[in-house]
Amino acid sequence: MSWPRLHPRAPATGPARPRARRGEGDQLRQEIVDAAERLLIETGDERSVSIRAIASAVGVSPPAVYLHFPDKESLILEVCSKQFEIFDAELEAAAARATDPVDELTRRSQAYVEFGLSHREAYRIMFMTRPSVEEQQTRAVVGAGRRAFQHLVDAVQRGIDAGAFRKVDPVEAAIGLWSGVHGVTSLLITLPSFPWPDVETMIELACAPHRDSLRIDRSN
Amino acid sequence: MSWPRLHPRAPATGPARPRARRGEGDQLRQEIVDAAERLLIETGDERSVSIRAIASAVGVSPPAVYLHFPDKESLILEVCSKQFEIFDAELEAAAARATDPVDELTRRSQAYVEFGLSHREAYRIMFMTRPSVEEQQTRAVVGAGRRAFQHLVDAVQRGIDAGAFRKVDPVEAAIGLWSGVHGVTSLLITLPSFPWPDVETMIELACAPHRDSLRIDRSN
DNA sequence: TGTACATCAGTGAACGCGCGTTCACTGATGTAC
DNA sequence: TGTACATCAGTGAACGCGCGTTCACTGATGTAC
Repeated sequence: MSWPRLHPRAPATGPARPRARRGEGDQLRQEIVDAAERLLIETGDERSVSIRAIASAVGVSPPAVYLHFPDKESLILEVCSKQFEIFDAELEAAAARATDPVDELTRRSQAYVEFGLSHREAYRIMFMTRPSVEEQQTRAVVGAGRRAFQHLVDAVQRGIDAGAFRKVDPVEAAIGLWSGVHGVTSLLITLPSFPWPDVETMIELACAPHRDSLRIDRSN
Repeated sequence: MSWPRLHPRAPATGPARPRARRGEGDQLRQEIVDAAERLLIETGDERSVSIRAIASAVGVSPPAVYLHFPDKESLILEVCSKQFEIFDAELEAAAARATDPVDELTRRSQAYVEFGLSHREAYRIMFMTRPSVEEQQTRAVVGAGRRAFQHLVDAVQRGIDAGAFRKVDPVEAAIGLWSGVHGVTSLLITLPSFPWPDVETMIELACAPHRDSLRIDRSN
């Protein structure tokens, strides 16, 4: 198909890595996860995160990876887990800066889209990719994602309790908001050459109607 | 990685195909496109639409494909083009059944999500996949997609002209709506095991706020 | 009407690629005596 | 204090896979004379 050479002849080989001392083997494990994460972000392409590329980036031979992970899937799963933690943490941090329930939704939405745009390939794997076959193992990842979703549900509930939002079903309201921000994020990632307005406008276009429909101080 | 055998040992070989008569070679071209489309829908997985699988489904050897397409990308592009045509046609058909501008937006939204859910893998390629490298050739596909988008913009504009919608920027309103329905569609495709409400409710959650913010007969 | 020949619609075998993974090994490091 | 030995942290080479694509070919079909 003659893609424009995804895999350069000599994949950026890291420096030769000194062998770890006895008992310090676990150190390599962390280096592998970090390298996989870095490759994912730098290349912005899941396909270039191969066992061979990771090993080469760490400065180790491919089989060395198997000293710490049973297979590639487990490794990728661990990377995803970490990304979900970061995702959740960033949204919580943004929410913590809010001054009121409506403002919180705005800040959460902005943080969501910003995470997606600055971790494009991770976002792609997390929210735009065919679900992994190994449902069993995926639990941990799904868990982290569910936690982030629950935080949004809670935010809506707090708004209702504070009398700022109408008494809607908080789960349904959260799903509506999520659809909106996910829609914006994934369209921006997939179709970067479409003549979109700027990101802030995009977020407003997607979220303002949802916020307005939650607000108690309007039509009814 | 030991995926659960994506590619069966003996890929469903179609019946032996009689060689075309002289001058009727173009017939194979159509059969190839149809087979690719069928494979895409039946397997629901872009990865199983390989040149080999297509040829086998048609009942022909792999190199035969190259008598009609310069490379795989061109073939896939043609399949995508067709899918975009179908997509646009289905939305237009749904819109034609509408009774008023608000109803039209609802029907368009429903048709959009329904297309996505019944052509999951095609939708994935059309709206959830890294843009192809060959920008040049992609023009045709982008064209078909743009046409469908323009039809939505026009629908909003008609609503405004008819006095049913507020005087908003029709392009921005269309982008907001698109984000919403795309968000719902792609979340349903990517995370089928999430405890979503039923599809009709999902569509309403995503679209109702947008419709309400367009309606002229509310707060202001 | 018969036959040489160009052309069309393919085929079979192979190339080279990158991939995940396995297997037999090696050499430094620490420990038991 | 010295040395045999188990163990740890890796390495090098290879396997088999499916893929897109190329190349030299073949045999049926129609056409010119």
